[in-house]
Amino acid sequence: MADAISVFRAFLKKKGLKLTRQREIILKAFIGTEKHVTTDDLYEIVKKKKQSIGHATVFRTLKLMCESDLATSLNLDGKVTRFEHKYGHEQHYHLVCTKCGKFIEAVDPEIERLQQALAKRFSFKVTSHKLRILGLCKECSRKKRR
Amino acid sequence: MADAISVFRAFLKKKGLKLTRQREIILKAFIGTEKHVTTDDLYEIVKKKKQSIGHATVFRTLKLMCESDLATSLNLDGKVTRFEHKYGHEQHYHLVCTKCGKFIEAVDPEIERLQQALAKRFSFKVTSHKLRILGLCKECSRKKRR
DNA sequence: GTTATAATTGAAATTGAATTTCAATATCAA
DNA sequence: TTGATATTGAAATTCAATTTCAATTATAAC
Repeated sequence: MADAISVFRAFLKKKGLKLTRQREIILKAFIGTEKHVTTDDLYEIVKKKKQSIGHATVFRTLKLMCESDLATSLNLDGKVTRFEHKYGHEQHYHLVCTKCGKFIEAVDPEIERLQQALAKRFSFKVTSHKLRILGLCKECSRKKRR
Repeated sequence: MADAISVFRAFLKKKGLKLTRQREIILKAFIGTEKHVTTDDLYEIVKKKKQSIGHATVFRTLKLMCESDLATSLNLDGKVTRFEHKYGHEQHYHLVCTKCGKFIEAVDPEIERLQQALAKRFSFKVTSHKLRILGLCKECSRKKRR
């Protein structure tokens, strides 16, 4: 947590920005939840800490957190953008059930390695990736389909 | 092409829908381009064939094409949705340059295999996946960054 | 401290792609 | 032919994402 804050502070400083009271509250709220929040979700959480914070600030701070690699955005349902922790977390994939919407997070060093190798073939310098595997989760694939 | 049309026709029939003149024009226009089109792109193409076709019909037909696995949607820039062929095409990945926007399509049977294996561990039944690798293309990684 | 400069904020407005509505047509089955 | 249903295109709507703007606050220079 303290770590994430100093990363953010360093990032802001480099950009000539300040770690304001609002930004700190928003960052802490984000770090404090393991959920994959939407801007609105985070806004609601933050609101409890400090009534006066607005949507715009949450939105903008989330954007800064992505730029600083503390957070990353993802889109599980094709509608709203969600955010998840990136700092201190391995790159992972989402296995998303197209029926019930549940998702599983998974990691595989071998897949990572192959992705790097693939990119190398194209002299492509990887910074990140987004892998979403779509299908049916255990429960939903058991159930008879209608 | 003829193939894709019969796939679409069969799909529509199963759903109690018809292969109308408009839908056929739209499908053919889509099949006829190798570009990753937006609904607007396709609308413009289709317009040349038949003036009177509207955005809504293109949008709805594209949706049907996705349902029938002739097409699949993708989002390269985080803004507009684009559509690419799926029927008769291997699952592939997109290496997207975050600087110039160019993208490369790539395939890797080994990555495919590992994804399947990964899913199996969770008893997850894969129907498709979307893998986007973000980074810098050959040209952009050469250039000095500002 | 005072003043100039720049960053920050929250409310509200705007944007723009995606989607739906609706009335008019067209199509099919009996 | 007639009734039921699907289809269409224009326009309207939705809604998340983003920007605007005037007010406020922090920072730096003096």
